[in-house]
Amino acid sequence: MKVSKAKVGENRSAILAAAGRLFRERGCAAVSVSDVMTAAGLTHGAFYGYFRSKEDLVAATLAELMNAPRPPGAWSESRTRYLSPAHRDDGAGGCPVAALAGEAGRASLPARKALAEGVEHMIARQNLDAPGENGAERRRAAIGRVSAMVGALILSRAIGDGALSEEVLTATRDWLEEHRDAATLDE
Amino acid sequence: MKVSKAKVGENRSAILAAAGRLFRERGCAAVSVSDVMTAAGLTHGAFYGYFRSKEDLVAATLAELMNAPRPPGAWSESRTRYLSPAHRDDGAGGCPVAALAGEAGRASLPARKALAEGVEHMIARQNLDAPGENGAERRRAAIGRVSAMVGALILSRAIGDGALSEEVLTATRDWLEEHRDAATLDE
DNA sequence: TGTACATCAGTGAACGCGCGTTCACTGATGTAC
DNA sequence: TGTACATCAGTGAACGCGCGTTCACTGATGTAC
Repeated sequence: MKVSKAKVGENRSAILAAAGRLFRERGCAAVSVSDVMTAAGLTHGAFYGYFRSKEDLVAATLAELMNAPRPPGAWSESRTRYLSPAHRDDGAGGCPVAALAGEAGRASLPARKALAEGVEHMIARQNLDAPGENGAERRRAAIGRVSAMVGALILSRAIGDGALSEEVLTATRDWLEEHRDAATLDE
Repeated sequence: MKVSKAKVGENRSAILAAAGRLFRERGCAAVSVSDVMTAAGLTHGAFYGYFRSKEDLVAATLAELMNAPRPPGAWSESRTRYLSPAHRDDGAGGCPVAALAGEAGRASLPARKALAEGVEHMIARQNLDAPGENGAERRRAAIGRVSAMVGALILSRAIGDGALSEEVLTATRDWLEEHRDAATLDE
């Protein structure tokens, strides 16, 4: 049964939104085309009217996630939120870079390009209050921060919910803030 | 055809070694039981004489990898080696924590326990030359370092081989060494 | 030490299953008059 | 504005495939005498 053109647009958005959540929650490889289409309120057969293949959907979903607006409130508060148990436990709605970097190395070139774009966005954001006397130093600090934030989130998720999982988050957050203060005082 | 007890021991080691390389290179989910057994020089049917299930193999392989001796030479050189393009391009022989943390969150409890043990080993090692005036401060710095190292390696692998991939490695390395020097001078 | 036989590690065919993908069909949409 | 029909998004059965796992069988091992 044919549907209206407006509905087609809604369906495409629903597919991408469902894929965005499921891929982040379980990983792209562990989510089937049927899983995504069912979550979007359709049947699997309709999938190939929207995307050429599952690989194509992965790349499109990554691009969509990386261009999505990030929650406001930069700097220290954003890092505290990023390194919180709540973010650790919300894979489906959390940072797509941390959720998908682990398997992106085995993904298609467009998917990797999209993830690289997401990393650049994170670096640009951490650059806003990065310490350093010039642009190169601040960018270096921003990259170090992003590495530590993504690494801590991935490690805390991998470990589970023991004491070490929370310690990785809080220690990394405190360590990052210590460095910010020290650098700020130097100026 | 039955084989000698000595050969059984060798075969078990060969299976774990093959799984250790393949799992790190492609991820546990993307490697089949047949892949592992073929790489170990056996046929897939023999697998269930050694392990109860693939999940069991994953947990045993993680435990084996995390207890394997790490290359010597601690401190600064070890971080430079860790954050090198050579290590980035050697997933099969590289750090098992960075290679498997991404999918460990979806793995069995024993597999996660093994990975947590590997993280503790990394923290203990980074503690050897960590800055700080007391044990708590040094442990915090060690955790921050481990987060940054693991995060940078995962990100550089995810991005591929563009300029950003190398920059993430070198910037994170320089940033970590800057902090070590600053703290050392303070003492 | 030599022989007879029970043990059991390894083989390869087979299973049920879910995957990504295709396709004939359906029926609401939206256009032409 | 109302009717007739071509278009095409969605459905659900079906495909070939590789997965994890099982099992009857094979034949070298290692024990009992």
